[in-house]
Formats: sequence, C-alpha cells, structure tokens
Amino acid sequence: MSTVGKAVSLLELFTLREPEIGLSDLARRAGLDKATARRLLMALAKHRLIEQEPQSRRYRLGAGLSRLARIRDAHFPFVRLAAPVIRDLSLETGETVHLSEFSAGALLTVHVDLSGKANRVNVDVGQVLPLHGTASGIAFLAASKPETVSAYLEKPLEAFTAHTMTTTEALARAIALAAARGYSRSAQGYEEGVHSIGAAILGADGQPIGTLAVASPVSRVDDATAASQGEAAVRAARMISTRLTGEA
Amino acid sequence: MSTVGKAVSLLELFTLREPEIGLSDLARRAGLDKATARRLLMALAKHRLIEQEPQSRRYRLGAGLSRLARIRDAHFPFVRLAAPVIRDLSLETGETVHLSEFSAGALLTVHVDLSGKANRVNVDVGQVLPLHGTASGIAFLAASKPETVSAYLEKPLEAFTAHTMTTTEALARAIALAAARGYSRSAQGYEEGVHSIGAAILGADGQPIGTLAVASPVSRVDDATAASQGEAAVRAARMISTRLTGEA
DNA sequence: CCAAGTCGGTTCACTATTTGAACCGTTGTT
DNA sequence: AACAACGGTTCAAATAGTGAACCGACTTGG
Repeated sequence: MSTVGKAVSLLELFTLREPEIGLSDLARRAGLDKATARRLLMALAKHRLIEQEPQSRRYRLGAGLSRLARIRDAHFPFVRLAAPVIRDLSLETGETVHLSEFSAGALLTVHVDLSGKANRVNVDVGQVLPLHGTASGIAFLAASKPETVSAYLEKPLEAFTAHTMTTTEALARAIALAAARGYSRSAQGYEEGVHSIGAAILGADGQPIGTLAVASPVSRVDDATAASQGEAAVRAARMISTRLTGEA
Repeated sequence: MSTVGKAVSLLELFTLREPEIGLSDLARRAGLDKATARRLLMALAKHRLIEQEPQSRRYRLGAGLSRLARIRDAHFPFVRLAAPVIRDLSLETGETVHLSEFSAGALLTVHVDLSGKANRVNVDVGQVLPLHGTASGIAFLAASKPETVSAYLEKPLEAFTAHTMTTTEALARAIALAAARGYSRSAQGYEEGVHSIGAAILGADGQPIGTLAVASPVSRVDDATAASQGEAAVRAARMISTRLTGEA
C-alpha cells in the first residue's frame, strides 16, 4: 500500500464511538509499526488533519478536516441541502432514514436521521454500502446508465446475508422493477431483519449522485407500508435533486 | 517533505474560490511532478478524500472529508455550537466576526460571518493566524498558562505590517492588558486598515481552545466603540465556552 | 514494594517506495 | 494543419519509508 494510503487509513480508524485513540492502538489496528504510525501521525498533524490531546497524548481528528470539508461543502452542498428533507422524511415515516453519496464505486453514508421509535434500525455515518444488496444501491443502479450497470454486474457479487441477490439475472430484474416504479425495495439483503426502501438523487446532468433510504425493522413493513414509504422517498429524493440543481 | 505532506498539500490547494483543479495545475502549484501528483491523487481518491469529475477530468475534494469532519465535529462540536453566537455577535456589532481554533501552535480560522456593510473586513475560512500580531492571538495568549506564553515569546516574531508588535516587552504589555480587561485590541498589526477586538474561548479545563474576533475598518472604530465591541465579544466567548462545556 | 506489562517516543541500517524525464494519445486553439 | 496544453503512463535511478530494538515513565497486581 502507498504511504499516503497508510496515512489515510489511520484517519479512518477514528469513529463516532471512538474519537480518540492512542499511538500503540492506532499502529496495531492499522497493521503498522509504531514508529511508522507515529511518523505518519506527525506528518498529518503538521497539516492539522490530526491533533494530539496534550494531557492523555492520545490522537484525534484535527481542525484541518473541518476546514477542508467546509470548502467541499460550499462547492457541493449535498448534505447541507438534503439534511432537512431527510429529517422530514424520517418524521413522516417514523423510520430511520439515511443519505448516501456515490464515491469511488460505492455509496458512502454521509447523513442519518434515526427513527424516534425504540425498535429502530441503526445506521452509522461513514458506512460504505455496496451497489448490490442494498436498497440504496439498487436505486442507484436503476438510475444509472446501462453501461455503468453492466460494468458493475461483471464483477463477482459478495453475499452479505442468505437473502443477498448475487446473480446477474435477479439483480437485473430488481433494477428493472426499481426503474419502473421509481424506488427500490430490499428485505434483509445486507443486514438481517432490516427492510429498506431506496430512491436515487440526481445531479444537474441527470446522472445519480447519491441515494436516500428508509430503513425499518422487517416486522413493521407490509406491502402497503412499503408502497407509501416508496412514494414518500421518491418525493424527498426529487426535492433534494431540484434543490441541488437550483430549483429548476 | 514527507510523501504524506505532499499529498495533504495537494488537498490544501482547493479553496472556496477554486474548488476544482486540473492535474497539471495541481502539480505545478504544489511543486510536484505530474506523475507524482497523479499517483498521490489516486491514493487519495481510493479513500475518497479526492474525487474526479468524470467529464472535465478535473479533481475536487471528496466525500470522505465530509465524513471525517462529521466524526470530528460530533466529538468536538466547536464550530456547530459557536456558529449561532458568532452570527449574533456579527449582527449586534455590524462587523465581520471570525472564529478560530487553536491547532499546532497557531490559530486556524474555521468560521466567519461577514459584516452586512459595504465597507467591511473580509476574512477567509482556512486562514492561519499567528499568536502575536492578531487580536485573536493576543487574547489567546492572555488566557494561556504563563509557561506557554514565555515558550512562544522565545521564538523570533515575524512582522506583518509596520504596526506589528515584535518585541517581547510590547507583547507582554499587550497580553497583560488583555488579561486584565478580558479582551484584546489590535490595530493594523496583521493587515493594514483592519482593527480587531479578540476574546478567548475556554475549554472544560479552563485552558483556551480558540478565539473569536470582531474585525472592523480602522476608520469606523473609536475608543467607545472598541469598548462596547470588547464587552460584546467577551459575552459571546463566554457563551460559547459554557455551551461547549455543558452549560455549567 | 517490586516485577511485569504497557504506554509514547526514538534510533538507524536496510530496503522498498517514490520520483521525474520522456513518452503517449487527445483536445481545443490559432 | 500546425501547435500547445491537457490527462495519463513508463521505468531506471534515487530518495524516502521501514521496523526491530531500545528508552524512560506509568500502571497493574501479586
């Protein structure tokens, strides 16, 4: 792996649950030597992507990341514009709703609004979703150009649960269905017990740039519920698309 | 410079004004060979810190940065909690107000609310402020432990304008004055024509973690205005501190 | 109260990764 | 049609990265 890749993989060890980590721990989890990890951390710290707590000497993500993210967000205000719509959809459906952005061949979860119910689906910001096997992924593929889809389907498809669709034929059918009705539906294709409805968000050029998905416990969803969630999801996705591309 | 440093310096070329840059341009400005720049960009893209616009083939900051910034922000919600207070202070004073976070020996501007007036001070997010010579810096030093201050004063101090204080004695006096009245005042110490009032924001342990500053054209500020700005700045800084440390 | 284990941090000979001049083919300008 | 600038690729040469061993400082538990 490149040195840069190693450095970034250090950054990726920090999570919402564990926002501060010590040197030895970082090195161990990244599979690096302590000396190497420290050198990389110092290089990152020089540019403020990493900070070190003076007392505990533990490391955490640095202010430079906030700065870079602000620059990106000003240019590409996906999360900022989508967040209120996601919240409304979560309140309307009473379920967890998550927003994903397409990047480097997969969907990256960038925002989540959790259901207010006790029995709810939990999704973490930062989770990477494959294009097959999740409602978000199917919705994304259904909105993509045919050549993109066929290119993706050529690669072997990993099964995440016993319900994951892994054959080209099953996926093509699911994609066609999603394209026809505007939203995708997936039950337990990625995690057991989770039912999801996905809808694609389109950019200015009509190509999909991300997705949103309503995630419920399977026990709470029948066909009628799914249909109403689907319509609400499509409405929300359209609203985000139009906000992004300047009303229209 | 380390490879990691070079990679991060590529990220830092993107600004609010120029959020998308081509390969040759990036290489030129970073002082790197095209091949090197490209390899680094690919490594960054693999981790989604960089994205490439498919059509123009230009590069921009990636979604992974938003993700990492969200993790940091959840753990250390400095900007999120401070932003509304900064806005109120800007409205109250009618001047540009900027928020800085201490990181790696300097203050990093992380948020700005511009004055509504035509003749106003413009500050950019991402600007790095030295601890001497800016109102923010003096306010920060005035709230720091004496040993931190003396350690900083030992290093040579760069002059940014003809008005920059560069002698240890002058700085010590300014720091003592700021400590006494709670806010610092600096006229044209960093940029000609700019008058600033700074106040420190304290963390849970009582140590300063950042500053805010009211920046006005010098022509608009007399002693009375400065005093009222100072009091407002102190109030705002205290409010941010208490919000950060959980009401108190 | 000491021994064992952990921590953050440092050193330096060894080696693998990075580097950049020269080279594509393509695109847009004159 | 000629030209220049673009994004991207190659490979021998050189530089930057690596990690086992070591340090002193804490923490733990018998």
